[in-house]
Amino acid sequence: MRSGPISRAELARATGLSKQTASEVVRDLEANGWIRERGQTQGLVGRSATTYELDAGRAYVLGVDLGGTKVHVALADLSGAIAAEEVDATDRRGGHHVIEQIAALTRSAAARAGADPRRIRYGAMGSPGVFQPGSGRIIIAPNIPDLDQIDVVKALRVSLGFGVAVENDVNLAAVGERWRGCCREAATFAFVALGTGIGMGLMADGKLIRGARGAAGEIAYLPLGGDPFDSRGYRLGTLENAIGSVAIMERYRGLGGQGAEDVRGVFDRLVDGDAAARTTMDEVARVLAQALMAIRAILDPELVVLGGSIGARPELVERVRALLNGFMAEPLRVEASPLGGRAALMGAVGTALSTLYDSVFGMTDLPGEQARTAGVETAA
Amino acid sequence: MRSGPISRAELARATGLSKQTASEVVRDLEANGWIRERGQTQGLVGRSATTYELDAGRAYVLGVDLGGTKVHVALADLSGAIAAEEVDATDRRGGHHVIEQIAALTRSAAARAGADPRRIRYGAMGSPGVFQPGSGRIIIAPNIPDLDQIDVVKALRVSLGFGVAVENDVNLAAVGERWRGCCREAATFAFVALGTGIGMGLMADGKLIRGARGAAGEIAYLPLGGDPFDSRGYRLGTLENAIGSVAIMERYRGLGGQGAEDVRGVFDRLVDGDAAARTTMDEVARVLAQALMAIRAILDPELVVLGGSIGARPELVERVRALLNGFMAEPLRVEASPLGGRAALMGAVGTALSTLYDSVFGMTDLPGEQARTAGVETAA
DNA sequence: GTCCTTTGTAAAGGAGCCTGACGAATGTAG
DNA sequence: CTACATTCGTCAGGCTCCTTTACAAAGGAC
Repeated sequence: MRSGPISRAELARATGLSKQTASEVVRDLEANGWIRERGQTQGLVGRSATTYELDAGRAYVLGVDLGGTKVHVALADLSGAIAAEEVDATDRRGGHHVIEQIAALTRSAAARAGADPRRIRYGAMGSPGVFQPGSGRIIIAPNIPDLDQIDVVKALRVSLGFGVAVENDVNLAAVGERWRGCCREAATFAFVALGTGIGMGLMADGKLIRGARGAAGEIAYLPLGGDPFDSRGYRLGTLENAIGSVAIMERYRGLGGQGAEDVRGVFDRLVDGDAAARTTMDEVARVLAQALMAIRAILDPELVVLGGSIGARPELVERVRALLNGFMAEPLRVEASPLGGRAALMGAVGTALSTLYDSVFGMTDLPGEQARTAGVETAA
Repeated sequence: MRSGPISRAELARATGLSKQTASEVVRDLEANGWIRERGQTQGLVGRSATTYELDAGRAYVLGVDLGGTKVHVALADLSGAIAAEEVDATDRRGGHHVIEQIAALTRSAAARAGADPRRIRYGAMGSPGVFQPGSGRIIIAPNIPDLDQIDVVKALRVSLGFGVAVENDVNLAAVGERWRGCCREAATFAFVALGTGIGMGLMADGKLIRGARGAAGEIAYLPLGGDPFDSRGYRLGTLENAIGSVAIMERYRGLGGQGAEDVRGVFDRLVDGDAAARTTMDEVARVLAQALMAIRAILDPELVVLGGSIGARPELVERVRALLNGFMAEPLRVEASPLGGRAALMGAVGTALSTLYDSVFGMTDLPGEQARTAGVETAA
């Protein structure tokens, strides 16, 4: 969908509705304040047309990315432009304290954007762990105490005053990449996050795949990179045991590597030409490439986006690409996440905006490109 | 959707339409001959109702399962009951000869069912290989010469006089299992076919997953059971090289096994207590279990159905179940395909019927259970 | 026999869309 | 500068699909 000034007649042509109906729609939207007159067309043959534009400040949506260490909040206006962002360290007391923290950050973002908080209509929140739509709880959410004890959806609705959809953060990252990342043209793709943990968000034919119990994309459990029948290893996941951040450090130290405190450090040593770092990354890439081969064999995605603090590193992406290109007849397209750590946040905003659009315009398409430029510098 | 006699008022309640509208729908359908009066309700309080039933013989649909060695054709009436089936060895001349063969089998099935061939409204055909919707061609279709040279959809339409949807046979098998097999309650599941080749049909949230290029479910390429970076092995697929029928025989012979001509023979020897046969199947099950673990990690299906001449064997299913139950906290449900070799055929019939229902009733649900009893004994 | 329930039809109307006609406003050709 | 072609937006009317309300007909329950 394109945005920007549009006339009644143009709208009719774009939507396929009759001129008459389009005109009624415009009248209606204007009466409700969703759009307003912008100007006139000029220079073309025929009568000049009155153009309309979205009243971007008429409504806002909230996106939340709740992590074990940080809470990230973004407010976007009706046009999809980010009006304000806030970050904070996640409240360690967990549970309701985190809910209250999100509410406070939202108020602060609204103030910074100069937006009436009552104009925020919908929200979406990404969180690690598996979300149970039935109970509204997030189960297996690590690092945040008591979050699995409360109905998060209900609590957020009470604290914020509007509905908030909850979704796995990696799934939202996939949504984000499709909205404003590198998957705008792709209907079927996978977002593989490699950071502290390993996860994947899947989109097939433009829809998120959640699986029967909401555990689709839990590729930590892929039987690759180790003995899948080792029941101790299975608890964390065979793949995670092989290329999770802990495993990477073990590999590095096992190869005699020194001078790196964490995975970021290993990447730093890689630049210095450290042999252990190189071998470590070669090994990790080799296992990761196998994971992508498995994803491809099962799902046939148009591309796979690598994200997360480790996955998005070009040193790793290059290695994986080289391995896959080496012998596949039609190599799998692999990209580093352009949105990086903001993918889930963008996905949350996009999801909330999509809900808003659906309720206002009766459509689900999101506005594209143009909205992307403004307002991001407001970010905390 | 239930079928069987239904009154106007009942229809209104079932569909949520108003009594008035339901009445109009009934009037319309009766005028067009799709339904007819059946009788009256009795014994209940209130005025007795006139009931209606489908005129099952008003229209038929065709299902085709085209394999490298056999062509299977089934005719079903409007109620979904199989009216006639035909089988034949696939015409080895391939191409248009196969199309003509399908047309001949269809005529013969119609004659056997006592149905006017002009009443066949839609068809669906399953075939190995990847179907390209754009060109109507089936590419990489093994064992049938020249089939990738012709527009199969067009040719079938000309020969048969009605439209035929073409789909990968394993995908249709998944549809079949959902319609009349063991996945009627499952919205997200996988059908894994293990026979001459290896393939998988995927359903997520009740919809087939085809992938970006129609190659979803090509699990022959799963990087399991061998070195995935061996480019020779990759051509056929790493997994297929490990547990395809050829690989199974190699394993058996490599273990000193004797007296089995084919995989069926190995299963026979298993019953006799042959140690090589047992080890072979243990190994195959071990690799297959890993494949299911990968499928589970990526898709989180409600269950996995094992089909194909090898996959549906209880000796194998039991072994796989035992391996998965051994250490998984929440074991994956694994079932042997109850439809067996007829899964794809049933899926084809179901798909065609679904199209017919859509066009007649403006709905996509298929009739359930009750239709299953009648007419199958007419099968060839 | 009366009452209550249920079926099915009739009448009227609304929501959402469309078509066709037409006046108003504009650029362009002569 | 004028006549014309083009485009915008509205008006009037109508179609389709569905709903609500009212009511007559047909049955069981007491």
